Amino acid sequence: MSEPIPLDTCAVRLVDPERVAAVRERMPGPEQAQQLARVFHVLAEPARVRIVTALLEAGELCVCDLAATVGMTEAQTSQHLRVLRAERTVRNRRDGRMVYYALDDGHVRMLMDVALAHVSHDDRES
Amino acid sequence: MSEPIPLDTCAVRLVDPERVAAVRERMPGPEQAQQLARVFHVLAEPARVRIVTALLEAGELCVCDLAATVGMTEAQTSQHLRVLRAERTVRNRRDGRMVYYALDDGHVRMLMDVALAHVSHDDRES
DNA sequence: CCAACATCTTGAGATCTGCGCAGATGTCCT
DNA sequence: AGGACATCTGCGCAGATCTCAAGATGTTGG
Repeated sequence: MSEPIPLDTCAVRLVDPERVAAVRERMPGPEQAQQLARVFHVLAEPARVRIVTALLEAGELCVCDLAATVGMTEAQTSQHLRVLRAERTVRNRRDGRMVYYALDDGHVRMLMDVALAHVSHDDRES
Repeated sequence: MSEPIPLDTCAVRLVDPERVAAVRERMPGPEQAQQLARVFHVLAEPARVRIVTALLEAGELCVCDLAATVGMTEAQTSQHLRVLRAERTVRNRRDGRMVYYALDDGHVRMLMDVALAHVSHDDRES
């Protein structure tokens, strides 16, 4: 404890201390990094990816249809939707006793597209 | 295996079975969802986000400079670099006893930009 | 060859998260 | 109001993984 990470003091040997300081200035701070990590963390689960991709196709679905689409129990789906809602990824609309979910953020589609392009590269060195 | 998720049998009531079937057809399958989740999982840690953003700024850094930049121990940095390398996110170049790391994929910058735009929105209705 | 250095790996401990089940909440139909 | 239905939440367990510390690996210089 005490001083886990001194910001200015560098006890270890550095090859290029100037560049380290410069990059440190320009890169996002710890708080912003944590926000970014949280965004990705929401999509870091296959179950939630399937929910999101299903909503990308369907536009809007109730929980029971969504559960059937992704092949999970409704309770499980609901729990993942809670996580997605916490990050403003989906929004919910109540109609009677049903609750319809849809994507709330246009960025999600871009994230999925970029990630899909990444995995579609598929340059596995055989 | 056995049969965790029956694809055709739907024991629960569905509101719109046709749409469920249609969305099921067009959405990515379980394997692709897992690949997508793995991509996001790599970036779902603040430590790795900081490593990646540091490399976005610096272009290339050795492990000790990288550790100093993100404020972690070298062992910890090395371990996260291993995860990043497993997903083809970074590449390493050995020069003597130093190992220099750089981003290997152009998609990462797009992912970071989109995620940054998402968190910068910050339209929390207070 | 041996010592010093940069990096990598391994193991134990702690934390987090998803899954499955049961019960709670809220809404509609009669 | 009472019952049925759709959805949500709480708890316990299993699995993954982050952190920390120490040793192992590989490379350079004398």
